[in-house]
Amino acid sequence: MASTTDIASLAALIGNPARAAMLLSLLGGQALTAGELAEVAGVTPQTASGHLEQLRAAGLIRAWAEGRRRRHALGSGEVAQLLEALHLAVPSLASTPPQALAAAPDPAPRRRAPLALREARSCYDHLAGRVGVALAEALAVEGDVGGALSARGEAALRRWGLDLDTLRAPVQGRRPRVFCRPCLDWSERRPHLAGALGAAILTRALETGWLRRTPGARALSVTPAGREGLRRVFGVD
Amino acid sequence: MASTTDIASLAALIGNPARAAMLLSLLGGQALTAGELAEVAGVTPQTASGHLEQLRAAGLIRAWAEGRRRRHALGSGEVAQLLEALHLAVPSLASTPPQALAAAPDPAPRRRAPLALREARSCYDHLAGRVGVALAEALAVEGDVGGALSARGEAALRRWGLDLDTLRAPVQGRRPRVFCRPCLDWSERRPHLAGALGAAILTRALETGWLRRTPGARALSVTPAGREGLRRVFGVD
DNA sequence: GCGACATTTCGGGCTTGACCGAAATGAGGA
DNA sequence: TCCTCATTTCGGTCAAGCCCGAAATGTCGC
Repeated sequence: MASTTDIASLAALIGNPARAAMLLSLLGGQALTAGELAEVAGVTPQTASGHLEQLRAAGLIRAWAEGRRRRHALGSGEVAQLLEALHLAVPSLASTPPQALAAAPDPAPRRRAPLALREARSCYDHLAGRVGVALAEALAVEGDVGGALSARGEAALRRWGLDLDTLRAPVQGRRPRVFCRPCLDWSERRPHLAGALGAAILTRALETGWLRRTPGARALSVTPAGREGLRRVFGVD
Repeated sequence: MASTTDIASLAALIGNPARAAMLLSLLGGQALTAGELAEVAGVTPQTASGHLEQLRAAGLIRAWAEGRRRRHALGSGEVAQLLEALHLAVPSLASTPPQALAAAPDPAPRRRAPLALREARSCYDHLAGRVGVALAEALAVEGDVGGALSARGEAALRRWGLDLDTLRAPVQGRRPRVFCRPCLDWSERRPHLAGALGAAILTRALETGWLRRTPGARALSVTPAGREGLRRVFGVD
């Protein structure tokens, strides 16, 4: 059982502006180097190094060597959920992009999210943006995103090649993962799909070439094949 | 306008052990006085007063006068979700690699939760503990707690008097609330039901006298009528 | 109004930890 | 091998904020 001190010290880690900026910048799902993280946090590399070690020790991030630099990513889906929850608990922040916060430590004017980010982007390990929301709504039983998949949605996913039974089955020895979880989208104000299913959808969409990562950005671009496929298989436009 | 610092300062608030203890003690859904909160936090009333004012200003708690004392409760469901998310992100509770477990420096004296709390308790606004978990599993489609309600579960809830259609319909002008959301139970390690449905179930169980609040504690006691009703209506023992 | 109790305000001591400059370590590339 | 670049370690400074004692404010019961 987690004691209150565990929880307090975890929160205290996120409570430092530099560390918070680093974590938020990792929420897009990409792995960044220590130098990049130092920059988004607005601190020197020495300082950043200290912060990263603390975050790593607490399990908030994972890190691995890559040549002479070191890449860092969020530690787990729980951490991503935690950051989302934190974001939703700030009254004034409900509709601001979490990652944009990291890049805008100044009192930024109320800007709309860039078009590309609103269209499609990755949210930790799943698909967000207009496309993510539309897909979620197409798959769910009327008005119940994150609840039951509709029969038609389930059939479409199977036709597309997802092995839903395997996804649903808990993996022996690992903590069971929520199959289908709603994640509130800050650009659309409507939920999209996270959880094991959400992650599998994003993976498959990248595999099949429906979506492509934009180098150096969180936005995903929908390929012509993707646009066509989304309409044909899922009725999403 | 909002910036990273909003998120960081929110986390920093929870990052103080005294404030964290206060917030967690409110997670049971009951409203406590400043004095009681000072005690659970292990600080003097002066100190507690300062903390409570900070928490209130940030929206983490609500407070109101009640005679010559002041009661405090969690500010919103988002705050409760945030605390749950924090709890789940603590490494000692999250999935830990086996080798790390072997190398664990301090095999913490794994204390079990008190019996009453394990049996039934409120978790912010919904039902947790053994009863909460059993009920969730009885209502859900096999192995999919937080996903679809089974036809039988849905029928049982309606028979019991819950108006599921109204619960599902978003209230005009208010942020839509997730209908049915899994909340991982720390005593059972299995999910129970939160969200609008979870809250409605707890409310109705208190109304019908199936459950009773234990004054001064988070535990709920199951009445004889409740035990009988749970078995008859939901097949839960 | 008076005394008891709950809470808040004020002021000062003290610890914690964020930060940077300087220097060390380690991996690539020529 | 030597040089460069990314990152880490060390040491010392400084500000933030936690905490309590004392005293003030406010409410209740009589």
